Amino acid sequence: MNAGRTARERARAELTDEIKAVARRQLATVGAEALSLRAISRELGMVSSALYRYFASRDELLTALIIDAYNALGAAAEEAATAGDPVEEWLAIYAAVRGWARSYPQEYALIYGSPISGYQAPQTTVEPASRVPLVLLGLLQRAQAAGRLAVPDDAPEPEGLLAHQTEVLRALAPDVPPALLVRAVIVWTQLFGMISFELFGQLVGSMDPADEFFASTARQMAAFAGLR
Amino acid sequence: MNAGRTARERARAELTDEIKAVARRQLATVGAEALSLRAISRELGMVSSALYRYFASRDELLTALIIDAYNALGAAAEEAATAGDPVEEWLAIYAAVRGWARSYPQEYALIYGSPISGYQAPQTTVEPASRVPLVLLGLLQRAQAAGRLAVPDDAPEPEGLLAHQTEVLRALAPDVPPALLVRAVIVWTQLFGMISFELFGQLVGSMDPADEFFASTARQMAAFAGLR
DNA sequence: TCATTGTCAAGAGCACTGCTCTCGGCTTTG
DNA sequence: CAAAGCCGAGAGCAGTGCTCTTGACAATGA
Repeated sequence: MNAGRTARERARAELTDEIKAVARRQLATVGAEALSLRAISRELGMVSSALYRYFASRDELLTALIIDAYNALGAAAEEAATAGDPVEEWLAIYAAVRGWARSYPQEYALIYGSPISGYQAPQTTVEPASRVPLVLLGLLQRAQAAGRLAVPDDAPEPEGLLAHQTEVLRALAPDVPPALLVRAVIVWTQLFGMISFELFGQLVGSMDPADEFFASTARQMAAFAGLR
Repeated sequence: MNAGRTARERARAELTDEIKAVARRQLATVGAEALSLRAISRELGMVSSALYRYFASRDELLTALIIDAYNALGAAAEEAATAGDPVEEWLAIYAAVRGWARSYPQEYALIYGSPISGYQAPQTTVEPASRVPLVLLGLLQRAQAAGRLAVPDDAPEPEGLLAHQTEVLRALAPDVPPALLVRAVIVWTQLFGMISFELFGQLVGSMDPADEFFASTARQMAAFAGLR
């Protein structure tokens, strides 16, 4: 993909990547809302206005960083989804997502923290954002095919609007029972709620070193989602 | 409590409240990281430097707003914890927390969103922050006393560090079995993960009008936590 | 080969931010 | 009634995102 014809185009692509790299490094130290175009340009040895040749605004830079973060997390989750046993795979995905979040807390906050005020995430972010939930759904689908999925006794059948909403997910994992599709969304929200609480300091005082709590939760949520 | 003796002290208390009120109003429109002391002072008709007589820094103002938000949410949850039936009470608490979050999304983001960069939450915030989890624990404790709590078959006994960490919670709800104390933390993280996803736009495209999903989840989580 | 076209970094400048300091006026206190 | 402490106003510093203009350079077509 580096077949940019002219030297100018290649230089432009390289500098664009370099800007994002510096921005990511600054992000890791000062956080998202303190990310400064002038500081980036200073570190690059250029003048601030020159950055606007590559990113039309601070928001556009943030969008690029957000998409990169979603893709990095999605790739980490997809890589983990290779173990043979469904439950082992489930635990590996959980560990991969948490591991990435702990390695890049500021990028995690960028995509799963409070929305940046005045910033509207463009449509281009939804596809990268859906990679992690798709990994979970795909695992459930494969577990069903392998006879390793069962609806727990107390999982209610979705009704009304909820039944209609599961139809969208049904297109992605057609063999998974609707009751488990709803539970997939529940465990999805639990996973990221737990990680956010750990990273944002809400667990301090109770489950502070969260390793064992996380491992136990991952196992219980696997059972909750029907894996066996 | 309005027995501030001198006129100056009363004026000071009033102005402090007024500053916080204006700050909250601005928070609701522009978001936390765009909250500007100068804009607040402009709306109050005073000069920006005068604000520093009341709040030593922007961070100190934010801390005051954070504590107020935790207390408002905690009070809403506590008010809802009055129904006779444990499951009904559980659903009422869930609805109250979600209702408050949807009514004050920016204040919710302030306390459960990404931490503000360079801002360290002082120790004074942890007591207000613990009010909601205490409400959940208290309900479980009372349900146990009423014979409405049972450990589900697949709830594992906590071991190792996790068992030690539950001891802290055990002091707050001594009759609740340790396995359910761990589950209480799980449902706590799920509750706020779900609300954050709804408010921060992560559910758009799947469970977008989240009312029915939320209601179903609340019921399933009540069962998961051992309520019956 | 040469002139045109488009891209680029630089710099000045605007309106804004948090924060500090000094200055007088006012209120409370002894 | 004077001393002490609190208060708002204003100027100023260093920083921010962003816009506009200028001159240099590279890529293109005649």
